Amino acid sequence: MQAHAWPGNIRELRNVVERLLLFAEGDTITPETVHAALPIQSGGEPGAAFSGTGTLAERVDQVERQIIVEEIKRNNQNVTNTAKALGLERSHLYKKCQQLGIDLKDLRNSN
Amino acid sequence: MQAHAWPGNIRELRNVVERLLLFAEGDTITPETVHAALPIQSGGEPGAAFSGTGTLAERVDQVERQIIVEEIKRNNQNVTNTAKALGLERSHLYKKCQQLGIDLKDLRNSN
DNA sequence: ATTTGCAGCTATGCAAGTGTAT
DNA sequence: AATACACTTGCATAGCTGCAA
Repeated sequence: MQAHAWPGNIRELRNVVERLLLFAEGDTITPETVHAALPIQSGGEPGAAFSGTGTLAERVDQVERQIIVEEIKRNNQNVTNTAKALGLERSHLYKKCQQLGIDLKDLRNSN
Repeated sequence: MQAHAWPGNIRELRNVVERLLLFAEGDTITPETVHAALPIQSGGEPGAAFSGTGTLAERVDQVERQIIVEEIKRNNQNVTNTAKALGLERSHLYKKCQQLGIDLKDLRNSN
């Protein structure tokens, strides 16, 4: 699982682990079991429509992700200004990016 | 302030209190000061699009509010099922409604 | 000189879970 | 069976500081 690029946050990780327990039929968890429990690994930007599915936390996280990415772009990848614009601590913005799977380097390269 | 129907949550309350300190010119805070620091007291549902303004927390709260209200309606005001659909504890859904200013009675009357 | 990326700390807000009266 | 809420507890979160690059 550590080899898997983790796109989500703690709550989604918890969901995966819980699914892991359901998928696991014996008392051993193989890499295949892990793979089966992982979410759509399509990755990429989920676009705008965050339909009516998933838990509240998942949906809210999606929106939060979009807002942050949008604001980072609006601020020309300047994290310091983005944090001010969003009204949170810079250090905390970094943590949120990690939790939500926002890669600042990717954002710079893709622009 | 206790007389004012509080539409927001703790973070927004904090914002108001901070504005309170800015508005207050002397060392006393009058009811008028409070009134000046309160946000748009138009109340009612803020509608959908209020995109790029406010802190991250405020924007996320708005979205969360909409998702919850939407889901409550989809579940015919059944709180128990709504909580299941959103993947959280029923008791917690009640708390979120209070925090976000969602009035379950209003939702029943307006449908 | 400013921004970056992150580590470490503390306080408290949040979510789960339980209980209870209606 | 659903509602509305009070209460407790563990954990995650947000703010803050510091620091090396």
